[in-house]
Amino acid sequence: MLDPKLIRQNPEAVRAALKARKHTEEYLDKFLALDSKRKQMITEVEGMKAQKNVVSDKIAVMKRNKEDASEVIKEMQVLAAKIKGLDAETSAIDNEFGEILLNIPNMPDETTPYGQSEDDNVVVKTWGEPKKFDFEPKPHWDIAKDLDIIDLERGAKIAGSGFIVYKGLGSKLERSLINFFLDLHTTKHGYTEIFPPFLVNSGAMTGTGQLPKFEEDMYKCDKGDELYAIPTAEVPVTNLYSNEILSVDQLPIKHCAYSACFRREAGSAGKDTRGLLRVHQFNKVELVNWTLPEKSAEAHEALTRDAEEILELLGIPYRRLALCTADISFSCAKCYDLEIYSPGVDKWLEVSSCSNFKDYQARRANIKFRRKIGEKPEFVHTLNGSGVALPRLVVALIENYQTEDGHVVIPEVLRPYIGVDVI
RNA sequence: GGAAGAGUGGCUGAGUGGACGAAAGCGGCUGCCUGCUAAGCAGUUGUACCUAAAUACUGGUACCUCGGGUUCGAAUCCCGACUCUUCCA
Repeated sequence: MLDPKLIRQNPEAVRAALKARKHTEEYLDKFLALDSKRKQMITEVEGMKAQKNVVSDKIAVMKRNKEDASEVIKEMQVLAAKIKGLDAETSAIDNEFGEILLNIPNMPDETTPYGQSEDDNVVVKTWGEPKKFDFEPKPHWDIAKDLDIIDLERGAKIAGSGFIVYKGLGSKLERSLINFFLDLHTTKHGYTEIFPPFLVNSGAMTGTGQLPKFEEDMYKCDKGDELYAIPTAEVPVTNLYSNEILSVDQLPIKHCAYSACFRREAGSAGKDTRGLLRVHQFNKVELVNWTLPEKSAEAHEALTRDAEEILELLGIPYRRLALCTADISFSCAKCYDLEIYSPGVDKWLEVSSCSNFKDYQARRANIKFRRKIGEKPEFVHTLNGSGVALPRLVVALIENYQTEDGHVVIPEVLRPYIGVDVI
């Protein structure tokens, strides 16, 4: 969430940020309307509580001295009742206040390009050339079906459309990619690996910003468990340190984690859904950083490079987009998307989103650090990025490395993992 | 799945209705002292919010796992949840 002090002191900056995001200003207005009322009520009820505490102490003294306190107690009964009523009102308002804050998105970073829609995202870098074929490249669903490595029909039969069955070397390709990613990040990039739970509670979902706004997008077990299937390992991993005060020499913390990711993709029906392009369950390796505030911009570049290196080692052409104000996600201040080119479907496909959340998630999840003993704790900055998401990478891999006779050549770096040169 | 017990500050651990934001010890911090130094002495030691102050200085509220309740008053009593331990299945 945003710092309430910032909203109070500079509501117009927040309004401008909301406009730049094409986001409703409704909650800002609600905040401004409620803020002074909330303070006034807290002041009032706390004053009454102070009085109650003073008199209660007096009663204790009188009792000790064996004096008759019944008059005072009678008075206090009235006051206590009053406090109870006011307290209920105040905490209702305080809850509403908290809800409002949870519904105000992060402020875009000043380096985030201004834009009206995803069309205004800026390509800031390209690597490699889209591959030229001397035959007509096929889409991955045809190649994969002929090689019998992906079974879309049976996935749909046992779960539903958008649930993929990998088979044989298709299945091993998934494992190989996951291991390759984790090995690279843990040995070369300095990340510590986490294997998190794939179900989390609503507190964790709120901490990273999926709740309350995006409940529709998530699978939920609501038969008394109140657990959500994670849409990304960002959720369990970022929340590992919720409600903690870290010491400064722990920072930066860098974790990577494999997880399956579950997304209902509500509202995305019919858009790029063929084959592996948009699925409900997929594998991903996620990178998460916790840094000092002054180091997060630098860490954002480094983290993005860590993801890009995967694509370079696999020899897949990509481009880096700086997402514009209208396209960055709710909790995020600055975001790069990595897109890879896939010749069979002739599209640029997003395989990674690398985001700097600054202190927005840290406020929600209450993750702090202390520079020095005795100093006031400050919020850390959190960042994450996919390093990388598998389905579209597999699309690009199959389509980029296809041969005329319908096989797929395995990139050098993967061969030790998968054990074959060609599928 | 059933039974019993437990959950207190950075840690260990006392406290079973009023002098408790919480003993004591350890640890941390700050001073002082000192040739016997991983020593001694003294002081200090959480978080959030409201208020005040325009980052330090005020006064206050809340927090003893969490949420309710009883009471003028709750770490302490009652109810519910969660977690952990042990025993049984």
